[in-house]
Amino acid sequence: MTNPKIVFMGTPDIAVTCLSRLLDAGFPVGAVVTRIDKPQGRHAILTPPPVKVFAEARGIPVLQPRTLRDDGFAAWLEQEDPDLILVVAFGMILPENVISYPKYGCINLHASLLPKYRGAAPMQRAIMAGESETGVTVMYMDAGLDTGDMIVKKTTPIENTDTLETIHDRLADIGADLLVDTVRTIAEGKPLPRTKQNGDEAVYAAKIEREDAAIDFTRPAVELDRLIRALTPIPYAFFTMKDGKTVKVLSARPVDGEGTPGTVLALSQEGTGCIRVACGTGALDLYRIKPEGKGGMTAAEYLRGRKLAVGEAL
RNA sequence: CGCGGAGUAGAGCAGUUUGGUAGCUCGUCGGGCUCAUAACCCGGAGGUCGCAGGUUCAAGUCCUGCCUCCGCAA
Repeated sequence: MTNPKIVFMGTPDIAVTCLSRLLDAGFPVGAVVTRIDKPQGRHAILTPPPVKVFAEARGIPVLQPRTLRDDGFAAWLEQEDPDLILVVAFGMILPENVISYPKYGCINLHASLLPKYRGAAPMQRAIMAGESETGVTVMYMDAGLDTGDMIVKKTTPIENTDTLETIHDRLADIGADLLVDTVRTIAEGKPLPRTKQNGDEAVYAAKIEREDAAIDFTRPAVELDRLIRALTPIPYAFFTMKDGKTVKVLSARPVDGEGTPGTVLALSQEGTGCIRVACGTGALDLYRIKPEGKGGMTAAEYLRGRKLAVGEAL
């Protein structure tokens, strides 16, 4: 068994999980490529991507190219001379010369069951759509966006209590294992399966924009519940009160109920408390919310400071 | 220096405009009512009003600086 020379490309936490497990499995990574530090947060503080922080802590060289389409990167690639490039949530398009460079190709881990949910927000879109299951796909990269031939997939159910957070963590976990298995197969000199994607079944998972996160109470409660879970804990779904302030919904559940959408049907201050809001179909019980400018709080806490009345419109 | 909101009892808030005895709801403690209670009634404890200076007879409130939390934008 010969370990291939690996270059790892990735950016957020899920890439850290994969990189970490790869190292734990005994596969050395010669270099890590990630995106440049970008201004983050309220004061636009330059923040390094999680993968960079992790890789540096492990003593792995990190490259943060501004572009992959110049002679500089091509020269770096030849110098590094990888046999295999692993890509996990990298965030940059790989040009043709990079994809075709490594002997074992460029292998990508994608957080959906391809060909469904190609693109930037596969987990969020799968939860929002009410899918009963999702999963991860390990695939060979080609010139298209998540269109390459598939090597292996693994599914996991989406329960009606799952959020982006739980799905993300689960997919990171099984995805990392799947990726390590794939590398191990290569190291053992065994062939990998290769299945073409059926383009007719493709679904594109567009990036989440702010308006995607807005709660429209005229929609059915079950859809809003999915929306809320798909965007928890980042960036959270929100609605706008009459006074123009926004309120993020941290925890809610769809229930039966009928009334003018957006009005309060019932209030409770027992336990965590509850604000029941009428939707287009059914109602939504809000348990934890985060008013603009405030920290997260339970419905009971909110009601202590801000009196709401049954029948009141938000 | 990107724009903006906020810090007051264990929790959530009002009070700041116009400086003058620290308030509300919940919780908590004690008592009462009740077959009973998370309900109701009475009473109590709990606060250096984010920190530091300044103005003033007097600062939660006005002025200056700082810290922390949050929303938007990137």
